[in-house]
Amino acid sequence: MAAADLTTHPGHLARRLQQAHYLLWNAMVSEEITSPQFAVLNTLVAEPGLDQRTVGERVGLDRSTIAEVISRLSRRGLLDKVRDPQDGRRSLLHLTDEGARTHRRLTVRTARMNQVFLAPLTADERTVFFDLIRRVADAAEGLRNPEEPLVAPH
Amino acid sequence: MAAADLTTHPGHLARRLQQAHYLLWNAMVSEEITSPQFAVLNTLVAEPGLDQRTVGERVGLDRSTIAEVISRLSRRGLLDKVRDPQDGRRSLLHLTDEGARTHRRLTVRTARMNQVFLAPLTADERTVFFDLIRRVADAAEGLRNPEEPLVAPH
DNA sequence: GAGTATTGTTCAGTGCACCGACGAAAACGA
DNA sequence: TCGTTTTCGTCGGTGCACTGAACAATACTC
Repeated sequence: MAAADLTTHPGHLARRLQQAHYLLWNAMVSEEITSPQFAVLNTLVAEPGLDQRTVGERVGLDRSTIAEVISRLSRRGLLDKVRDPQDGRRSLLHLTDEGARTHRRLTVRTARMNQVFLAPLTADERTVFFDLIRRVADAAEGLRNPEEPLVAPH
Repeated sequence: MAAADLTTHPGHLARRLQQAHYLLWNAMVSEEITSPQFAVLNTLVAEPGLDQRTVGERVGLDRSTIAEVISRLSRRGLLDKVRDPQDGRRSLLHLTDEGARTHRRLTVRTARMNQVFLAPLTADERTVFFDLIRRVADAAEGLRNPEEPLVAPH
């Protein structure tokens, strides 16, 4: 039986891409704050007071994962978590001063890292790169979260 | 402080892409065998008897991770692990019949899944997609594994 | 208003992915 | 040949990511 060529398997390429990014992040941005953690801080800068589930939706993490990420950020004093008095199910999230400061600091470094990461591509190619990845990811996410169920409910 | 636009952050896109793939894999290929596990099986079909470290290198996993993946595959009887009598440091790996059978079965499903995953792209776009991702990933891996050290040794 | 469904969070379990440190085996060098 | 260095595998620790189940609070419906 012939072995498959993994270099034409998008899943394998996606994993390698993500790992390469992980290494570069550690080297150039921060060893304390991870990329998903930064995504959470970034979301709360844009929309303070969001509940936990919505933050997870914004950054593309499921409920279990976002809970862990937030718990770590909260333990380190980068954000505050308060029960919504209007709806006792929700936890509302706000950055602390320290969290906002950290976000500011990392924003600069993140931009620098992205330059290095994308250095192999021309400006035009970067546009295409974003577009293609986004289209594939959006389509696959749509398969699992059908606005219109694939089979009409009976 | 303005929040960054994560849709132009390659790391964030890479993570989303990988997660989308993970979900599709579970739905269309297997809930037992993961994509990295398949990559290991695939490598051993092509090159039986490789040692553990080299397999990790082929599929892009570090020593700790490949050890865990192989331990799981071995526990499930999909591969055999034997100390190299020539070199007592190495573990040599071979697929079992069951492992080869599993690989054959999944190869078909994997191809089908890739079709669905890449459905949003035209044939030309798929070529570009592979090329761009590969170039970025290769370059970033090169940064950490410098053939020529970035700073000449003293 | 009481019973049922939905929603937000948490918990337990599995698996990937890294780092740094350790021990054993082999290769190298004086 | 005997020490030093390199290499392979393992172990412990941290963090991301999913599923499925449990629980509490709210919303819906009769």
